[in-house]
Amino acid sequence: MIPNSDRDDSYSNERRRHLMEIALKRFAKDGYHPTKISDIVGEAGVAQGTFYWYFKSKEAVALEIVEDGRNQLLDVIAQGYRQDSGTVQDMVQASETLLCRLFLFAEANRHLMELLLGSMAASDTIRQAIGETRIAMENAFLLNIERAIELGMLPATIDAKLRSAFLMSLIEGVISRWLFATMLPGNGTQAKTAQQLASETARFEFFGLLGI
Amino acid sequence: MIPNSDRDDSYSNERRRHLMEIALKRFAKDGYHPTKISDIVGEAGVAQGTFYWYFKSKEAVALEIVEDGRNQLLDVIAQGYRQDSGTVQDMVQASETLLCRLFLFAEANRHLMELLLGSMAASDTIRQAIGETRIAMENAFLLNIERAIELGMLPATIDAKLRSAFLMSLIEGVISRWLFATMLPGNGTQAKTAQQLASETARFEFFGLLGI
Amino acid sequence: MIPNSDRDDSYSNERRRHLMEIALKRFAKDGYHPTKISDIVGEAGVAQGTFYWYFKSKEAVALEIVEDGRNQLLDVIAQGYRQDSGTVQDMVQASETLLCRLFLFAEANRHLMELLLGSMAASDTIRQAIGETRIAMENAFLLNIERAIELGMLPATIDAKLRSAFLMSLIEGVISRWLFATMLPGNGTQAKTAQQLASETARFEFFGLLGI
Amino acid sequence: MIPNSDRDDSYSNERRRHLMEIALKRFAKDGYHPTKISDIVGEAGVAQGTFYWYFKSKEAVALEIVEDGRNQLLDVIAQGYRQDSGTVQDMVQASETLLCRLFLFAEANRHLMELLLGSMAASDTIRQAIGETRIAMENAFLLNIERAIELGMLPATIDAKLRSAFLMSLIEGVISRWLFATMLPGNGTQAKTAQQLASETARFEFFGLLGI
DNA sequence: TATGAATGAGTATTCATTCAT
DNA sequence: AATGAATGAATACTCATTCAT
Repeated sequence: MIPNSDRDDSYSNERRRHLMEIALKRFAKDGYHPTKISDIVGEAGVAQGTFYWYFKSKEAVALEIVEDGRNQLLDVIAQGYRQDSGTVQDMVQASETLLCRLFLFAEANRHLMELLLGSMAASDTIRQAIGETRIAMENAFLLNIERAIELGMLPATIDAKLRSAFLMSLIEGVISRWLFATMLPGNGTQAKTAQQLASETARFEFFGLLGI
Repeated sequence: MIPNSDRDDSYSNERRRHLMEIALKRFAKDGYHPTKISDIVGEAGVAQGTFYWYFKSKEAVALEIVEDGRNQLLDVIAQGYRQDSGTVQDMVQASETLLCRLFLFAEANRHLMELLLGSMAASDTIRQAIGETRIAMENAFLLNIERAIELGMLPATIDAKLRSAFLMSLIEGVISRWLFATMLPGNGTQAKTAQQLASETARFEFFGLLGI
Repeated sequence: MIPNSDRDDSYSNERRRHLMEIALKRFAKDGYHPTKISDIVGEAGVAQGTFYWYFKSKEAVALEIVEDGRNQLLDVIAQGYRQDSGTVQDMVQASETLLCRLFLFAEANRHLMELLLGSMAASDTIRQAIGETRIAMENAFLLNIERAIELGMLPATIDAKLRSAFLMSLIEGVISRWLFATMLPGNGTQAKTAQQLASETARFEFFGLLGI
Repeated sequence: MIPNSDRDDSYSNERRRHLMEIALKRFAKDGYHPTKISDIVGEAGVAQGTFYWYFKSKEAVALEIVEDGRNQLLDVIAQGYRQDSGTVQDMVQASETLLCRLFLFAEANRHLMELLLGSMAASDTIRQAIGETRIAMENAFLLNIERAIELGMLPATIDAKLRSAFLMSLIEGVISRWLFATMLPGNGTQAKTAQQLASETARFEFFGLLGI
């Protein structure tokens, strides 16, 4: 009963992936509860029962989507900083590079980011999975900051944890405003490129409003 | 026949307010859809029908809650900045004061903030009302920044709109992390007072990571 | 507590009658079930509870309305025929007179007739009360026909009961078409006067399609 | 995958038809509003949700029932009269035949007739659908009468529209009395056969009370 | 693998009726 | 007599999930 040919398998995987994509889009756009299984299978052009061949339940897809997303995101961040001392200018440049990579990923995965940043009011399990993803990101930034302090590139007087929270707040806010226009139309991020945003955000990150 | 005013009136209003409070709490904690009218009236100790004596529908309470909240929030911000030039130190101090007022309000209105910042996936109407509230806040900050630029207190080279987006992001992120531990446990804001947070946030706002 | 002055009493009766009139109108127009007590009191400009001071229940008003109507209708018919032999012409004339009186009454009591002829799907009790009213009418006609046969004015070969059923069918149909245009618009009764209708109906009654 | 047609298809259709039949019966007996979906599915022995697999809503079944009924009824009438002149006797005979067919249909479709003639107080949409059905019937009779006048078989002096209204009234009344004993028990139609009723009704139709 | 018919628990809302004042 | 707040049973409809083919 278990298919063993490549053909069947990849066909199967395709369908699975297709359903997940649609589910992701709907969850992001309409929210978890308002999205009906019938919407998903309707858009996919398959029967209701088919959904349950690929996924255990509605919650299960949501969970899988979030966990997939987490891995992708952490991959993007994992390539980060890796700066070995250097000038302040180098540090700002490194941060800008990371932010740019992050923004590009977000741009290419709008729905995923909408899901992760919009904290859709689903079940506790899902909420938790989303929370963990954000914590993981924040931790990545925390490590970077701590390393920078060790290297003497950032003043030792600052609270690294709090600063990483500031950073994540900044990033989450910028991405939300940039990509989900419906949420906050007419804000200052809309027409920018990922590179521009990264540059400005990095500048603010290091120098604040008064910065150069 | 007409109630001698304060007595009857306040009794009726009390019930209404009570139901709204409970609804707010549940919406914030569990989300809009998962919250059942039966939960609300159950906690309030009244009959199902009573809810509908006071409110047209579930959506109607949610909307009223959000709109009430918007007014309160904007009141808090409206008392803002009012700086008439002065030194940089004065400006930072003014910002710190505003942030502190905002954080204190958030602390006293956790559920409301959770509702407003958590973008619960409710109906479009509600989503929009929440969005408008956040836009209104961001605009208030934008005006402050523009004024500061006019007064020569902030460099004219910066993009005011973008900076107000940075600011709101910062504030939203900080409040979320500070008050909704469930969302992001163990972050750098948790054990602080409103005053401490305001001070650190203002410092970051103006000087960035490298700041004094 | 029981009022004893005429003033109060008549005031009270007026309100009662007012509520009944409104209820009759709504029952006739919208049906029993779709009519809400709140509609009735709303139109009357009194509080919800007031309705229950005057009537035991929704069904009770409906019942009272129907029974009131029955008495009025039977009064109209009771003055009927009273023909003491005479020519065929006399008999037709007498029938025409009765029909005219009936149609005039119906015209002045549209809502009541709509209620009685439309067999609104209410409770069994109400349905029965309406049925009894129609039976009472049909019996009145039966008596007339039987008397006419006894007097030799109608052929003894006919089935009196069946003929009274024909008669009532005719009358009910004519009144419905004449007064409740919404039900069957554009029929042949619409622009006629009670007198014209009575004349034509009587002619058909006695002579059929082939009649003079 | 596609059902080899007749089997599966008819199974599905059977259930649908079964639910419709039950709904028709209950609507006719108890009225539209008093009939609960739970009554229908209860009698059918299926789950509540099953009803909604086959029908969009309660109103939708009612509408479909009425429209189905209209088509059947008009089919019965459509085979009507088709008299090509002939004697008066022929004309009476033709009418009798049509009436007999109509009465037989009514006898075999009591519930449908009860629904159509009892103007159940449902939604406006349904009321209208029922009204249209009755208008369509009346129009069919109108055409017959007009043709008869053209052929010189009926006096040109009579008002054809009014006469078709008389006819429909007669027919509606007779059917109601004959089949819905609960409505008007003990009337003159009860123990007759369709043929007898048709014969007597046709006689009255053409000759009136005084007729042969 | 895939279908789609069937399920039934769950939910917002309505409305006749009651009752303290 | 009159009010209007409060009740709670009742009901149409939804939707995630199951299951026989």
